[in-house]
Amino acid sequence: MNIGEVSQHTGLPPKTIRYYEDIGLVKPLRDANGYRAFRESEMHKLAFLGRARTLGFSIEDCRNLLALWEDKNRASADVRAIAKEHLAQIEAKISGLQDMRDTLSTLVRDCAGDDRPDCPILKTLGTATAS
Amino acid sequence: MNIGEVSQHTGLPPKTIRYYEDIGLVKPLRDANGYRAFRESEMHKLAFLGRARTLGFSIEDCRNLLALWEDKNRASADVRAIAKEHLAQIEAKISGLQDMRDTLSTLVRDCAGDDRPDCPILKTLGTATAS
DNA sequence: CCTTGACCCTCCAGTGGCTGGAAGCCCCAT
DNA sequence: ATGGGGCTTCCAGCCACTGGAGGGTCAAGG
Repeated sequence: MNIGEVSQHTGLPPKTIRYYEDIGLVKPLRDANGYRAFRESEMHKLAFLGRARTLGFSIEDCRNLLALWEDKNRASADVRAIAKEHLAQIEAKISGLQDMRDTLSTLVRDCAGDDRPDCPILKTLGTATAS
Repeated sequence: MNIGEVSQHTGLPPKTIRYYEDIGLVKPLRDANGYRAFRESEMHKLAFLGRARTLGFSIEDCRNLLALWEDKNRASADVRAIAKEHLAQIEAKISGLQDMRDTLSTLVRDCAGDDRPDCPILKTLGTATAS
């Protein structure tokens, strides 16, 4: 399978697939002309990676998850630990963003948004400690 | 004022302040010895930038907000437009993260997390379309 | 046989917003 | 004069790609 076909099946851009080879996540064979020749198993790995990335796992997490996926003797606890840690980080990020959103939406609500210069948004940024 | 003092007042690391000078957000004077000499107004700008960054505005947004802040004839509508756009992006990011969180928390909940290899997390990543 | 166009290759540079570290000057106290 | 802190510059690295240049390969149509 050429890279284009793999790209279509996995939804990953060719550039990304090449990058994943670069960093050692997949190791496709090569045809005589130098083209990458992906086996089925490689494509499944890439699909796996695509889904893990969609869930926000870092590349390093993906690398570990992939290794566990391939290890038939893995302990599900190891997988769960990675996912749990990642979940905690996502939750932290969400709550940080929610704080931003709350502050911002208040400011946007209170700003007239007309052609006058008076603006609570700038006033807050200029003086208060925006939390 | 030297960079260290400004750093303490604004909470921005010296490195960040130098970087902000690099990209033209502030233009401190220089002492005879080459040290940056910040005026009050510069420090206020940096404090403004710190707060805007805390609210998640991009550097480019910050640049524009700063210009509006300094423009006494600005229209608050311009400020509001930037903030509103940014708010929308934050909300999009939150909802994306919430989707991740929902999927992940289900998976984590359903995973035994013991020493057996059976694991719904890997199963999902390996086969389904993780949404 | 030649051309066209779609595919593929590698390599380099840039993104955003810093951050770390090296190498070196400046200033003050002991 | 020595030590320690602060300041300077410059270069490299982070993450996960992405864009683009410059070029090889392949199949179809004329």
